[in-house]
Amino acid sequence: MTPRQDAILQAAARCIARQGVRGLRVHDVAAEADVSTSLLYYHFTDREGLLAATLDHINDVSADHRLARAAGETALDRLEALLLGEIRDDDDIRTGSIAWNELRATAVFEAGLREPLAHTTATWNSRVRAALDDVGASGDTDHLATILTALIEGVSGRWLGGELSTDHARTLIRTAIHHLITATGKST
Amino acid sequence: MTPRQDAILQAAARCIARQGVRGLRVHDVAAEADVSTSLLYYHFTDREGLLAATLDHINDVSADHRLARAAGETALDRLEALLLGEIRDDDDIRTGSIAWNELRATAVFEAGLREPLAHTTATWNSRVRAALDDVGASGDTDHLATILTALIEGVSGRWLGGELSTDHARTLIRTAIHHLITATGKST
DNA sequence: AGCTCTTGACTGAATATTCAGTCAGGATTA
DNA sequence: TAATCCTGACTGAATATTCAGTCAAGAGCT
Repeated sequence: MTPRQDAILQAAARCIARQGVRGLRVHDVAAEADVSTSLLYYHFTDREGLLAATLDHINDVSADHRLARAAGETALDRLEALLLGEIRDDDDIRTGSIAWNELRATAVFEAGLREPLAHTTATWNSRVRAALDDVGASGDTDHLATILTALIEGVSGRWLGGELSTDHARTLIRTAIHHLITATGKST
Repeated sequence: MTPRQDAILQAAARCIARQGVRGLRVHDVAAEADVSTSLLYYHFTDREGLLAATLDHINDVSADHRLARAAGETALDRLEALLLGEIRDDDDIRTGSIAWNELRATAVFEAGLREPLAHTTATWNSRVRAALDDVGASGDTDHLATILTALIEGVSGRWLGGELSTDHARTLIRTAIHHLITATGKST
């Protein structure tokens, strides 16, 4: 992986965050990375190859990012930080969120993307699950973790589309957390 | 709305379910509807017009669909039916779900889609909110409704990508419902 | 050191492909 | 027959892809 290759992948990720997977133009990526179009073909064979490499890259970055941040006084603080970290007024976070959102949406149509995506999701889930165990959540924390991460993605979709403000989105997540870590009577 | 126009919109919806909004090719739609490409231009002016009409159509169908199904003995049954109706082993449901998912993902990049999308979402939300009130949910049912509908979308993304089975997805939704309609101590 | 030989990284220009959109006119119906 | 509905053949612009060739750096030889 030469520095140029890396620059290209980062440029491609930025382009995806700006135009989406389907709106990705190899010329734009080349311009963004300040290299010739041909170089992309030299390194990644064709548009599809570039796309695959970029999506892998996005996947990796998302995974790193989620595993990194975990600071907080109490266990609950850490759980909240872990989940709310995805939804913030910060260009990098937003860009990453858009890219992840695209990845998820694209996977519906391209089976090839599913495996790495599922893997990253599983890692994220287990991280959340551990945090849930830490706060002493009752119930099946495996299920709860999946619910929370899926909720993040659902809320993100609306946040990114401008349907929810950052504050509102974060409040929803917090509310959900508080409800979910509480035991349920389940008296139907 | 001539029969042909209707056929075109349905064909377009099928194409979207297969390739996504951004993968929609007017030629494909024409072929799927078994009419000439030109006819699409005759009726819908251009690709964008076709898209707008199709998305309206999908939007309408989704709305109808959500509002229709509400049967159930108890209030809780009705709430569950309202939410679980989106995730079922049924080709039509799945197709509609994919289209809706695409709509949501595309709106991140195309501001024009946001308004009708937000409107349909709001209608759905208030419907869910009413159902929550019926079951006597405690807390801010407005927030809870938004959380639940966002959760459906998040879970749908994974269900459509094959990451969750239909059963698993439905179980998660049910679990979330039971937790959310229960009062929270929120003793932090 | 100085001299080839080789290879990987890279480019600009040319070519191939894809796709939305047009148009002249043929069918069908009121 | 006049309006509406519809089609096949076509075009131009945007894009992906190819290719012949440059350049810098390292390996091996004398």
